[in-house]
Parts: sequence; structure tokens; C-alpha cells
Amino acid sequence: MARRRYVSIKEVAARAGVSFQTASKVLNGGDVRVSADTEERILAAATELGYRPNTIARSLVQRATATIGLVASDATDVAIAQASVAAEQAARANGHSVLVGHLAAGGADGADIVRTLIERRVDGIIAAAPEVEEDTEVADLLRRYVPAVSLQAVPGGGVPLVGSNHRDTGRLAATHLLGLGHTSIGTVTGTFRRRMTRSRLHGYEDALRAAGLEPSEDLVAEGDWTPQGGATATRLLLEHSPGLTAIFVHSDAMAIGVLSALWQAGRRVPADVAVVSCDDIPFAEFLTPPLTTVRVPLAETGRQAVELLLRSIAGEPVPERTPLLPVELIVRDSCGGRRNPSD
Amino acid sequence: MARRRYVSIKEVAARAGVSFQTASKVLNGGDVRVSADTEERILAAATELGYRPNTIARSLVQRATATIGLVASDATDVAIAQASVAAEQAARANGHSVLVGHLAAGGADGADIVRTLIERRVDGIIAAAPEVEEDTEVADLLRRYVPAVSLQAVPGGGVPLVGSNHRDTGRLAATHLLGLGHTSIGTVTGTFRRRMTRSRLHGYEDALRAAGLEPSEDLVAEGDWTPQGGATATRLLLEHSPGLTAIFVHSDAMAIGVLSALWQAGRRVPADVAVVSCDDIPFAEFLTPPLTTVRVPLAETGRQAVELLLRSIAGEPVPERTPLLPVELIVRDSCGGRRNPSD
DNA sequence: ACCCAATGAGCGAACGTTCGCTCCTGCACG
DNA sequence: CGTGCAGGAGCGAACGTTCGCTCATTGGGT
Repeated sequence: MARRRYVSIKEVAARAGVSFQTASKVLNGGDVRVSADTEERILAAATELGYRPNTIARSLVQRATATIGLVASDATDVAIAQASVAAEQAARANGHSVLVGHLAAGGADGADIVRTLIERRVDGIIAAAPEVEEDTEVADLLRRYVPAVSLQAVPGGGVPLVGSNHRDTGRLAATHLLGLGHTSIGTVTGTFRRRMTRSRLHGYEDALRAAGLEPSEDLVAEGDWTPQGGATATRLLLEHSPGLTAIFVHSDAMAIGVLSALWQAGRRVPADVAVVSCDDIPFAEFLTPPLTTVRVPLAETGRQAVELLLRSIAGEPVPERTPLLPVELIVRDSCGGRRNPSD
Repeated sequence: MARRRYVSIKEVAARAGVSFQTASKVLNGGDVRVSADTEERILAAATELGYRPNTIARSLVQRATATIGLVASDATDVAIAQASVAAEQAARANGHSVLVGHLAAGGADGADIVRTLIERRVDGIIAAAPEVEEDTEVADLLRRYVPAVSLQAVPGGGVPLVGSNHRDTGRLAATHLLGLGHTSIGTVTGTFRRRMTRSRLHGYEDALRAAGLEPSEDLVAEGDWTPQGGATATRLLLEHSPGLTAIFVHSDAMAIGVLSALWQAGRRVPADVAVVSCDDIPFAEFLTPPLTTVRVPLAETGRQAVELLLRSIAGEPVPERTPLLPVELIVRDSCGGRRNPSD
């Protein structure tokens, strides 16, 4: 337990018999105008002493921390977790570390988290927290203090946005179901407060109208992104529109609840009710039945956010809107569009 | 996009007409021997200027960053994510920030991540990465440089451990199945390299022996913690022991694959095969059928890790082994031990 | 043999804080 | 009226770096 004291560059320099600034040059700086001999001595001294540069001191003088802040929803949500992890790994691949803050349920502590990140002088911030979509305090902080990129709209704008095409997502799912011959297609949506939900809903409506169908309120039930919420919404849907033959769900997590509720109601999937969802989380393939879903490039979104942010930090101008990433329909069994080989 | 320059305490002091050290006292230090009048002037100047303390500078002089490092497995794994999120929130509640590093698949970059954390002078490190269980380089770094707490065994010891009682977990699951009358109980384990796997297996064997049954190799199949792995292992199990009537799975994630494979093999759950698993991730309740599982207190583990680490940082001696957290059996439908109300 | 350029190393300053000490002022008390 | 003491504020030093400049030495070209 006798913890090793950190050794500073001065001690290394002393042992090598040079000034500490010279040691700094060879150990960290790039401007190595030093003889091979002294360089070697310094390096040797450093390893013998177990020297570890003190990034804190470096950050102070360079006025940059090589750290980015990530404010994320409770990353127990698989989808958010995927984006977060990808973002962290991308940041690290570019020499940056990531300081995270997970919002409490409800997201009331968003501004606190961001303030902390700012005080720690992160070079930039990535917001991956839907709760923040309406938080003007957070938006102000992001606009004023630090380069930022967001995975969802920010009130007042001014923060570059990355993400995928949610309207296409809805359109793709509904179109597929329509193509299978369904005409009474319900939808279990995310929370209405989120733009993503509204976009997906619009995509769904686009598809219905394109097929000559008029969207009905009785076919829409709001979920809350959880399996519970999905189950509850499904029961509501079944009550209002007992005749429906298909459901488009706004997330795989909710789809788990949807499947469960359908099963409990005695409706077989896909024989009685076809289900298409979105995200394509790792579990989707292994549900019973395997879930047909619109794959959302979550990891890719995280990486793109980092890339954009790093460019913004470097001083490059970044557009407030980048092209939305494309989504892709993954057909499995829950929609009945594919014959199960074991049938 | 005109980013606000950070204002230093000196500017605040100048505006308030005091020395910057005095400003420091009222803005950050606790030793406020200052007249109410000047205090007010300083506070006013600070808010007018939008002063944000520079934690970097503070860390430099205080030789402490109020930051802890978290090295985690790819937190796409729901169980790890739960522990991570809880740990971060607990740390923040105690005034600490969290710097994360997610291991690449395979975990080869563990030592790199830890080194980075050390160079950033985190006050302590939490290891929540099973991959690290055999990484002696990581173990050395953790022992030598910085207080640490691990969620899994560390080669050579010397790092306090927190976690739950895995042997009880196996015992509880198998005992329940035995109590239901099963005598041919297979198990889909985690990777054998992990101690947790071996503990759970031992618990399972304990229970069998206590019931007068001899464990058989044909009833054990190694999984890899993924749904895929669970499915593959299940097929293997079915091949070697077609007569089994129950399966104990080492994680809910794998259980999803187990359920899927069973379904594809035409075995009904729980009628033909009963399933009990461990973790109790949020999805467990919504699988078809709802999963009977041994709840592992993941969030609680994360919190306990932080608590221990903070004490260690504060200089208190912490025991290398804390009492294991208790687990609890959650009975749902997949084990057949409970009559489904809809039956 | 002389000058100048290039090479190698040193040195002061700065980054934004905290910490502990010193100094000044004024007031109460003997 | 002098002494002591407490309250209030200031000041120097330090934390561990990086950065840009200066200085000394060497060697090659004419």
C-alpha cells in the first residue's frame, strides 16, 4: 500500500544532469534539438524513476485539456450506451479522454453536469441526452462556453447536430408493413416531447398516405422508451383498435414490452400481429420471434459526433447540420415477411 | 460562435478592487476572513464577469483532481453499464468527476487506459472490466500508482474487491430448480476464465450434491456472455443431454439466446425446459416468458466501489475484502415455479 | 586564421490557483 | 495613554509543465 510518489520532470532532469526544460523537450515537446547522448540519458533517467508526465500541469499552460465532456442519459439505455462507448473510443483514438456525466432520471441536473465539465475545462462537450432537448440553460452554456455537438436538437440552435434520419426510419418500417399487405397498422411511439418521436411518426404517416390510407389517432399510443411503457401502450392499442394486424414500435427496448403484451393477450407474432421496430440493439436478433427492425447507426453517430467536435475544437468551422446518417431495414421474423426456415 | 474567453480570478479581483488571493478566499477557499462588504463586491464582480473557477489550476496546487478513473468493459453490456452509471452518479454526489475508458474487444488496451488515467492524475481508479482479471500489467499499475477498487479479482491481489456472492447465486438458482423437482439440470456458464463463472458453477454443484446428485460434464456448456453464445451453448447442451428439463444460465443476456435456441428447437419454456438465470437486467421481466433470475445488485456494487475508493483516497485503510453483497431470487415464469395467471 | 551559421543547452516567464505568513489598522482594556 | 489582540487584507511562493528566447560552443568555408 506504500503508494509511489509521482516523480516530476525536475527529478528526472537532475538525475540526467540537464535543466528541467531540456528534459521537457525530449520527454514531451516535439522540438527535439538535443544531442543523441543527452536524449538517451534523459530517457534512461525517466524510465528508471518511473516518470509519468503530469497532464494537469501541461493543460494549465497549454490552455487545453485534451478532454471532452459527455453528458449522457442514464446509459442503462442500450442505445445511448452504444453511442457513448463508440464516442469514447473514438475520442481516445484521437488522444482525448472523456469525462462523463449521466443525467439523473428526469434530467434535472443537466446544467449542473455541464457546469462541472466547463469548470474542468473540457475542450468540448457532446450532448447525448434527450432530456436536454428542452433545457434552455444547458443550451446557453453549450453555446457560450465551449464547442459542442449534440445528438438531439437544442433549444435555440447554435449547436451542431448529428444523428440519423428518423423520418426515413418511420417511413421504412411502415412501408415494409404496407408491402406485406397490412392496412391496419398501429404504432407505439416514443415520448411525444422528443423530436425524434415526431419525425418517426411523420415518416409512418407519410407511408400510410402514400398508400392511400389516412392515419388514425386510435392507432397511435405513446410509450416512454421502456419495456413497461411498450407493454402498456400495446394494451391500449389493442383496446382501441382490436382489429390491427401490425405494430410499428419506436425502439427495440419498447418492442420487448410489446412482444410481451401481445403474447399475454394471446396474439401470436407474426401470425396475428406483425411487429417492426427500430434501433437494432444486440438483443433484437434473439427475441422470440427475432425482431424485424430498422437499424439505427448508433455507434456511427457517436463517432461522427466526436469527429465533428474535434474539428470544431481545432478551430475549423463546422456546419450546424450534417447530413443525417442513413438507416437500414433488417428483416427478421417478427414481421412475418420472411418464412422461418423451421416452419 | 464567438466563444467566451474564460475569465480568471485576477480579473474578478481587479474589478472588485482586491488582491486576487483575497478573491480566491471568498470564491473558493473556506477560510473566509473577509468583511461582508468586500465579500459582496467580489461575488458581484464574479457573477458579472461570469467567472468559472479553473479546476485545472486548483488541481495542480492541491495535488488532487477530485476525479476518479473508471475502466470498464465495453459498456454495451447492460450489467456493466448499470454498475458504471451508478458509480458515476455516486462519485458526482461526492464531488468527484469520472474519466472513463472502455476496453476494446479483448481488452488488450487495458494498460494503456490505466496509464492515461494515471497521467491525468486521477485520485483513484475503479476497474469494472472482467478482461482485466488476468492482466498483470494493469494489476501492477493499480497497486503502485493509485488507490483502486476492483469489481473482479486482480492477479496478485493488493486491490480491494467488491461484488456479490456468486457462489450463492449458483446455489440459489440450482436449489430452486431442484425444489421444483428437476433432476437433469444443465447450465450455460460464462467464460471459464472468469472467477465469477467458476464460483457460480461451484454454487450450482454444491446444490446438486446437497440433493444427492453428481454433476456431469455433459450438463455444462460454456457461453461467452452474449446471446449468440447462449444460443450456441444451448444447442450443444441439447445435443449432449437431450433429456434435460432445466437450464441455469449465467447471465440474462445469454438467457435471451438460450430462450431463442430453445424456441427454435421446439422446446417450450417452462413446460419442457425450465430456465433460471442471473443478473435481473431491466429486460428480464419482459422476455417471453418472463425470466426467473437471481438478482445481482449491480448498481449497488458500483456505489459500494465508489464509497470504498473515496475512503481509500481519503487515507483510510480499506480492507481488501468487503462482505459480498447478497443476491436474491426473483421468481417469474420461465422456471415454471409460478402458475401463469393467464393459464 | 577569421567569421558566421548551425547546433545544443539553459533560463525566465507564464498558466490560474491555494496556502501560509506578514502587515496594517483600530479598538478595548488596564 | 500605551499595550495587546483580533479582524481584515496583501503578498510571496509553489504546483509541474511549455514556450520562446538567449547564450555558448563547434566547425566549415573562404
